[in-house]
Amino acid sequence: MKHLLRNAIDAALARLREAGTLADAPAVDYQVEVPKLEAHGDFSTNVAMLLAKPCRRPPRELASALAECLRGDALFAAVEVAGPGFINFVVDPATVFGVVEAVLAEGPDYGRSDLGAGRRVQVEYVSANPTGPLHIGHGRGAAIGSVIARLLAVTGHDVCREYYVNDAGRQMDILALSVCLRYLELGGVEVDFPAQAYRGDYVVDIARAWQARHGDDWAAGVVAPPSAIDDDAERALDAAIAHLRTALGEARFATLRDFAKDTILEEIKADLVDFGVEFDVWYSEAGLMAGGLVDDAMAVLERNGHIYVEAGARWFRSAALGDEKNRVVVRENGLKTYFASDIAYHLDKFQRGFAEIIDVWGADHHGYVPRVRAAITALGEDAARLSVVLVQFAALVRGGEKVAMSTRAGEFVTLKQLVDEVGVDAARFFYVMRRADQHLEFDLDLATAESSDNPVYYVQYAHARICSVERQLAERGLTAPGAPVELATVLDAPAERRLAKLLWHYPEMIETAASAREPHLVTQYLRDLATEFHGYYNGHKILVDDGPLRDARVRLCDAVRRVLANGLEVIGISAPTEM
RNA sequence: GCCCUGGUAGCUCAGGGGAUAGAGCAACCGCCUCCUAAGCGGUAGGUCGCAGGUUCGAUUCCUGCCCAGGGCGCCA
Repeated sequence: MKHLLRNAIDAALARLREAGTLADAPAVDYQVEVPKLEAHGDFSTNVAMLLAKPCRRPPRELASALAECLRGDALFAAVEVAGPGFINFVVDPATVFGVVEAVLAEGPDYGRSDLGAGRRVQVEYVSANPTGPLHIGHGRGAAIGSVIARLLAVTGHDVCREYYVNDAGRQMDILALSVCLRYLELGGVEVDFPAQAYRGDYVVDIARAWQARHGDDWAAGVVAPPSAIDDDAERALDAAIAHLRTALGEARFATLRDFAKDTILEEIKADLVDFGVEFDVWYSEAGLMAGGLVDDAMAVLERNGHIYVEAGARWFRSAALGDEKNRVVVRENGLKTYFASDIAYHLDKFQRGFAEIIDVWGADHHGYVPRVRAAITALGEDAARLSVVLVQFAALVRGGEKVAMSTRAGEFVTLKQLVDEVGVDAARFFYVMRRADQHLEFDLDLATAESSDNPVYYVQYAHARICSVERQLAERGLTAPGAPVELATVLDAPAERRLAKLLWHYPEMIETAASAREPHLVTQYLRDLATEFHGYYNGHKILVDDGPLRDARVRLCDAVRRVLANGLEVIGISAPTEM
């Protein structure tokens, strides 16, 4: 609709330029928007006010000239000049209600577009470390990443959904240590479990599974690490790991570690599937390193002159490319940092040929963005093709108080627990309801109780209500609409007009949400549409005796139902036919 | 200390150079003889953190300050 208006306005401007009325009018970036007040028409534009200065003429005078020119267009029922120089448009009813037929004809495709033109886009999200189950914080990234991917798919992008598995590094050793100690405990060995190791019950479960598979004698003769090896907790952890490595031998240690990692990863995958979140690629950091890609990436940086040695470590000169300071990529002890892996990972993303790369990260990683961009630039790639969506934490509230979370301490509410209690629909809607970069207060009491406060029911109920009306229509044998009704001739209620206008707005909303990566726009739109429908439903009987009016209203409602269903589909929520 | 985000109704949050700043919840008053009351209508609630600046116009952009959260590792 806005495109139609823009075309009309541009044409009017061109005519006035030719006619000499606006000979000196420059091109301006004017707005076409929906006014807050219904009295101001269906749409308005500020073009005249923007032209006033360069043309050195009063905005209202320019607006009048433009309005006069636009009145000839059949698109409009009225064109008025108002306020300081707004031009307000009332769109012709036949055009407004024409959207209903378009929605019904396109069905599930209404709102889809070829905006992406088949461009390959990668969305990487969740990417939680495989050291424990997904918790409620990961859930938000999962929901937001998933909806961004869906939005991109619906707008014609070729989307690749990817999970980066951090299955290398010290954290995996800590996991192995944790499981091993629990295993020894199960065998009756006295163990001093380090405070910094993973304390969650799931670690004991993994130890039990290992015991079931390998019996009690798998670690026969292995003594638990002595307690208080080191005053420093982190160093003590490393000492304990070293102790077990030696006692078990590297091969046995690695087997246990991989078992723990695989067990957790399988659980993560299952939880995500249950949450309606799927991935095309599970990308292993260990595989990345084993494949030599990290060495390759470092070599490229070296060749491009971005690496120097200081205090025995190798540094990437990121400060020269917009970062706060230079960063270590290879430590003094010869081990590569996590950042080195990530540089290689991003190089690989670019080499796989994605036109756009979207990283969905926790907001605590915001300081990480400049160094990754610096690395991409240093590798000779275009950092503008990377966009990072930062997802703020979901602060948990239970009983009016914030709940502290720590993976290592095992104090968290898992995503699985949440989904089991409130269901996929409510959880997804809740997560996506607010801007990603805004804090989200997740009230567990509210979310775990299926209360009517939960907005997802509100939207789903609108869909179910229309389905119910359509069922009754069939039961009464009224399904056959005679000749097609010209909707504009029978629909004249303001609410009907508002509904049709909202339907017009849907495709634009989807495109905006997709290109701005703002899933919350979809939930917001759906609430608006549901509100408008519920109001309409209460004020107007749909299955009236008047045949043509009934047919028209049913068609309008069916179009609303279609758009609700399409929108719910985008955020991965069911559209129930009855509730 | 430096760097990000944010500060909008009692609470949770949208919006964001334009005309009278919105929603949900909470409060109060109404609406089922009627297609699902998981619904609807109404009332009340605001110096858009503070102070300057830019502009025809600032809640929106800029600067400073105050407050809150986060980030500043040869961790991942």
